[in-house]
Amino acid sequence: MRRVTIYDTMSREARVFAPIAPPRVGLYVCGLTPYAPAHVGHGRTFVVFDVVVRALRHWGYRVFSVQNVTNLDDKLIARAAEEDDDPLQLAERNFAAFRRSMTELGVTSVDYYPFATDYVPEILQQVRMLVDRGYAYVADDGSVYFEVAKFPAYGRLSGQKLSQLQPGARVEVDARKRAPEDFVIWKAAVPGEPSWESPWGPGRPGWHIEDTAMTGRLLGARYDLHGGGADLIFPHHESEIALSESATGEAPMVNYWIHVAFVIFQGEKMSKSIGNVLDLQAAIEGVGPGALRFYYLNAHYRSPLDLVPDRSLAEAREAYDRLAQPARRIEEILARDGAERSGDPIPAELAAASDELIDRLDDAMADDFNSREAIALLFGWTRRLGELLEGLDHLSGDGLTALAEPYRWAQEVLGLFVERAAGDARELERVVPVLIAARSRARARGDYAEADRIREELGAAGIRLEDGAAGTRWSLADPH
RNA sequence: GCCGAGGUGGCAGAAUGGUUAAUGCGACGGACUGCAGAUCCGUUUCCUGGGGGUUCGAUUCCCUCCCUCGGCUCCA
Repeated sequence: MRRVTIYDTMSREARVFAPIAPPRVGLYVCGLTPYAPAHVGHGRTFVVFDVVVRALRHWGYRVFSVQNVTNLDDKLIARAAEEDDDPLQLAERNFAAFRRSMTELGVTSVDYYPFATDYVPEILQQVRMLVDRGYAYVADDGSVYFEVAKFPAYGRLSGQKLSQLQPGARVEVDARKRAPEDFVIWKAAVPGEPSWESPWGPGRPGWHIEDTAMTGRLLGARYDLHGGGADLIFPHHESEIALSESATGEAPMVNYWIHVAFVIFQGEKMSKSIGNVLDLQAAIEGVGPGALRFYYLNAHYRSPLDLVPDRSLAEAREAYDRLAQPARRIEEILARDGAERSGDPIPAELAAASDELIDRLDDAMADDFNSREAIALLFGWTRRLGELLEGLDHLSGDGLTALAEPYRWAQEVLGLFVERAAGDARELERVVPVLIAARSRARARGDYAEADRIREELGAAGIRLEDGAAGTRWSLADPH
């Protein structure tokens, strides 16, 4: 199996990936709290993990990928109250929209999206365990808190020293706590809000324990990979470690921590609470899912990605279209004639170069998922094929397939060029050439008014014509 | 204050103890075209925050300073 290195936030270095029970790999990604529609920043994180899973599977690992949904929390309750709505239904709706966006973006690798409220028994069991073992205490109102002082390793993931934290820096200190760093794992019910019965009275789960209850159930006390946005390192992931390792007595909970850097927008992290957000679905519709996905993968996942308004996404679209150009033309021919079509062979050195390139692409990805490096290599291939482009029609099916291999690799591992497989142009393939032929006759006799009329009317119908040396080619005007 | 990640050309963004520091966008020039667009080709040799140090050689390693972003119990 290919040697893969992964940067681990805990050890702060890239380490060779060694799963607990290869070829199986367990991955848990902290997903969305769907109190509002997802934005472009969220999209980055989930596309990155999609590629992580695709790459590992490509190399033969059998990955079980879980991405949780915090479908009940303070913000959901507050937002639902504003809109006179039910928090669980609000979460359901926003999550459904999120799933549609993910599907469009080609995020297909997640095996299971567990909802927090479906794991209340597991959560209660873990709370009870923590209370019994003396790691957690019950406050007067029936809330249960984890006592951070009982877990000396607290702060290791983030490098924080408890003595240096500033209690109340952003969130007010809760008077029910014994120490400001303690955090709630079971919240006493407020009348009118969703709640469940518990040994400490009605209540609902705290944030951090949802994840540890789910991972304990789905992935076990110890598993391979855990990821999320970089803003989750502290306190969320720090607290997960404390809860899980205290409750199970097993450590480390996770062998590799993967954190994705932010999308920077208008000089700050894109964030719902700041309000500088670009709606995810709007971006998908505006620039196309393939181009957006390209934009995300065009930087290393650990580097902040600076989104320049009205520029970055348009630039990604240009670059993506150019990168995909040979792939589109090759696949068009293969789709039309089949891989068995006869024609000229490609030069032997080009076939060898295709194989070698794929090896280098795998190397780039195996180096801490360096998708930017892989894309640079793919551009080299596109440029190399540029001169061949007009003569593609003379090549054999075998030759064309060899030329397509690096793009097919990108389709599988990076999830790019997926729109190619859409194939909703079947009927058009019979009709459009007839119209093009009519236009060509008009051009041949110098009737440009008629030629332009046909081009314009097809354009209005979403079909773009381009005249070139090899004749007129057509495409869907917005081939996202 | 403390912790973390960063500062690379007009912009985005990789990499590396050593020949010209990727790749893309943009810009400019050319080919193609009835026009347009798209596409292709070429050019874009003065870009590694400041100051020290180690070294034959530093953008890379070390120290220090400055700046930006993020976290310090809402967060992808």
